[in-house]
Amino acid sequence: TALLTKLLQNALVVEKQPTMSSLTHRPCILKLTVGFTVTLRFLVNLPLFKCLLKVKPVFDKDVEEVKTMKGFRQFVFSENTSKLLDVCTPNGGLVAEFGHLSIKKGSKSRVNGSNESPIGVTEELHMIKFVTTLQLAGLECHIEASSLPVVVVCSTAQVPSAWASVMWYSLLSATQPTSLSAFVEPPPLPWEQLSQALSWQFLSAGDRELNQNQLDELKLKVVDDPDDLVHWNKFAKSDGPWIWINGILDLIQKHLKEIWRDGCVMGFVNKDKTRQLLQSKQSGNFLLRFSESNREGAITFSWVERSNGEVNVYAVKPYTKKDLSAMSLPNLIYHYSLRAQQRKTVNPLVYLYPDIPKDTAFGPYYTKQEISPINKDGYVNRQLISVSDCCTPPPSPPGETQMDVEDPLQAPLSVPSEELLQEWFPDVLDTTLSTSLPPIEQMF
Amino acid sequence: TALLTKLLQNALVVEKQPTMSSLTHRPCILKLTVGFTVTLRFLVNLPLFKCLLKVKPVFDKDVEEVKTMKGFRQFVFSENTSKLLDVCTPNGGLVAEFGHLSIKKGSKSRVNGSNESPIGVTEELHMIKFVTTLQLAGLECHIEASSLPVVVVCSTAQVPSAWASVMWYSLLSATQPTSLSAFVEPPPLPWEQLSQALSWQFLSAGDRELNQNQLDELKLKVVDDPDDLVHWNKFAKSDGPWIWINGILDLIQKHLKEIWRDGCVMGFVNKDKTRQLLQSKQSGNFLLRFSESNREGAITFSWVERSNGEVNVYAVKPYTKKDLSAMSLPNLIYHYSLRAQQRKTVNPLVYLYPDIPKDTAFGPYYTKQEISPINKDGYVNRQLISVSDCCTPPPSPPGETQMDVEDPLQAPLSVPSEELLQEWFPDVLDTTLSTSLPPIEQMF
DNA sequence: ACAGTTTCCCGTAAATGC
DNA sequence: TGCATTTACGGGAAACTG
Repeated sequence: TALLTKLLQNALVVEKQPTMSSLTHRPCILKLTVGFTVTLRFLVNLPLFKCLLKVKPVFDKDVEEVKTMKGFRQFVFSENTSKLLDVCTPNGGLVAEFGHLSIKKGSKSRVNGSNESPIGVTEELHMIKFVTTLQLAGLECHIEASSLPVVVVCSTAQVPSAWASVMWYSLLSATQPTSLSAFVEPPPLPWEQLSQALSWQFLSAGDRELNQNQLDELKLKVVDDPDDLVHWNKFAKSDGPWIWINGILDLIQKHLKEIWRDGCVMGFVNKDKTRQLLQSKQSGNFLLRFSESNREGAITFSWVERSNGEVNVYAVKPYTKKDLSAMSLPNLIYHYSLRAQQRKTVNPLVYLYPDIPKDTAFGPYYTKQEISPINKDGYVNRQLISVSDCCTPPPSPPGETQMDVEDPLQAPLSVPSEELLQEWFPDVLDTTLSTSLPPIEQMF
Repeated sequence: TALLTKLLQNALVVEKQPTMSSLTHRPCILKLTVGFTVTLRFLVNLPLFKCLLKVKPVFDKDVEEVKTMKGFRQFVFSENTSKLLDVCTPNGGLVAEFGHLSIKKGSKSRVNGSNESPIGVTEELHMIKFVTTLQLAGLECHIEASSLPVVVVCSTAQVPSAWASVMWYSLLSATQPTSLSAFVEPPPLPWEQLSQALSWQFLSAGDRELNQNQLDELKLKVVDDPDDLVHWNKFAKSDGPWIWINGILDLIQKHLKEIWRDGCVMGFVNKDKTRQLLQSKQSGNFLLRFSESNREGAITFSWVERSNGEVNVYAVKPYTKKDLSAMSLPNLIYHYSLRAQQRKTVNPLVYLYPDIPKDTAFGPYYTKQEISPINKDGYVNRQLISVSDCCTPPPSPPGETQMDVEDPLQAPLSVPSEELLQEWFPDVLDTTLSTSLPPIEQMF
């Protein structure tokens, strides 16, 4: 029966832990007072146990840090109704679903009074345990199951940082024993390992991982160490790359899901490489890249213009979440206009790099808008378009509107290697070569 | 001393009752669990009383309806700390400020169980009383002060309805005794009286009342009674005009404050009158009017175009709050473009009716944007503009894009009277005649 | 099924604490 | 004073409840 006891002790597992709104609160991040759900599965599937076990969730049970770490916050489950319990069979397994769980600040709130904590609140790792006692044949057996570590936040503004902690912890624990105090002295991670996880983030946010070129580019922003190690404080702190990456993930999830998924967004390309790539192509080639400076996530397009021997590469002021909530990027590209003299306009975006007609690449995403100039109510239809003023042709008129701005994209040119060109965007190329695309819809 | 007692009984008044966020929760509307502040003033300003009186707020004290009206909801102040008290002198008067008040559902929540109430929750009128006892020379004197009726809501979506109730009640009580059960059988209001109140709403939301033309137009939407009486149910229910008016008030407050204040928005003009007005003017005249169909508040511009003998009046699809949050209406007017063949564009908006050059009227509100085509970061600047496709010149090409849509604005023409023209917009006319306006800023 | 009503909760802004 | 953390609450949407 000692064996049985042991078996039973490992029989209860936390199946999953989606928060109620799993899109924004990614799993393992709990917001104070906001409801979440946990499902438990009892691995020993004997009908015998049905409705026999009372399971109780306990927050931070036996967690050392709660008692010893200065400033460690304390939480408890909100409702004593948290004694929801019993094991029943919906279909097949013995499971218990804890709905409407939520936590609040504990009575003491913080260990040892004030918060002279060695770590930030989003680095504090907590844990939920589910306990039950099985009485069987005069034998009393205590069974516990614990969740992966969770981070508790009080505002959605803390979610990005919290998410970094969860990710870092899980990577650490894959290769070494890692405690809930991991962030008191957080070990570094090899880029090889971190980059994998970052790529998964893009898979999760936008259904597509990062390709090798994107990873290489990202590495330049993240790795600052001869041994390719990434240090937590450099990575996740307010001026580190994570906040920037997270902004881009957000942008993808909310506004670029389709075109990211289908590989239309090169995204991580620096200005030099952008120029290299575009300069080798005919006028009108453009590509999409994320802003390198904007911390909240922004995307721009760069395009090349050739006229009488001159080659210029431009980039529009990046579009943020707010901009894109007024119009989608494909529509925006479709309608983008440069305005020259006499209010004559032209769209400089012709080919998605490399040489893919833009309507071939973006046609599937254009939003069908009202087609007729006047709609049924008698109102004149309208659409938003993004417009820039021409600066090159004609040669700048005198005056302050055409100052000696230093445009990084207009620095000295160089010829890109053919290999470099082939490396980029193989799949978009594939699309062009192998697929016959649906006809482009007439927009107006 | 009986006189003194009487005097003291009337000595306590509720000074004002701003909610903590008075912009959205207009006074007299309380949202459950959301904090608000009430200031009490003690009219008998004797230093004698300083810090001698304990004042206690009580919700719905002595309100009959709480006991008798089926479905009437019950509320209590959230914190027992609501015994905040004392009278002190900040400067001059004896006042007590109750900060951080908030209410929650009472224990019984609803009178007589279920909610078979004869009135909607936003028609339920409640009241806050402040009570204190003064012991003076062996004499015990009970003093009370009560607020104006308040409506309790649980969601901001109920605020517009609640506001209608508050307004209606206050108008009713100006001319007749009105109880908290007023909405069980709400008396009608004379248009004369209601219109006054509506005009004040516009004053409050946008610093400018309605003029006679606007009131006349509004009357057509609101009054449906030979005696010019307005009936509550027709006015305030979901398909009544109040919701529509409230949407417009919201639009003004959030997006049109300046131009409404300065009289640039004619606003309430029907399509026929719009056509009459514009047809008498030169090509390029336009005016701003609110959508008559959109319930959430929307604004459009109508303009006149003359070409070879033909006169056409058009109106763009109305702009909603969401549209205007992407760009302001003055900027939108400045940049609005009709796109003809060859991507050549023209702005059909030239004169704000009557014949005021648009930059004279709207120049002060244009947002100065980045002027140079390329800004300091090297990015090409851009702006959003609203664009429509030309439909008149040239004569419609064959095909479905130019169907026989029935445009109410293109119905048979008639000549407007000169008087009609003079009536409208006297102040804008004045402006043109009497003021030398600031120079128009160059936008790009 | 449905409408009136309430709850939920993100995301931003403001307040608070140290 | 500045930064880290928490609270407040509008607004949209889902959930409730008879």
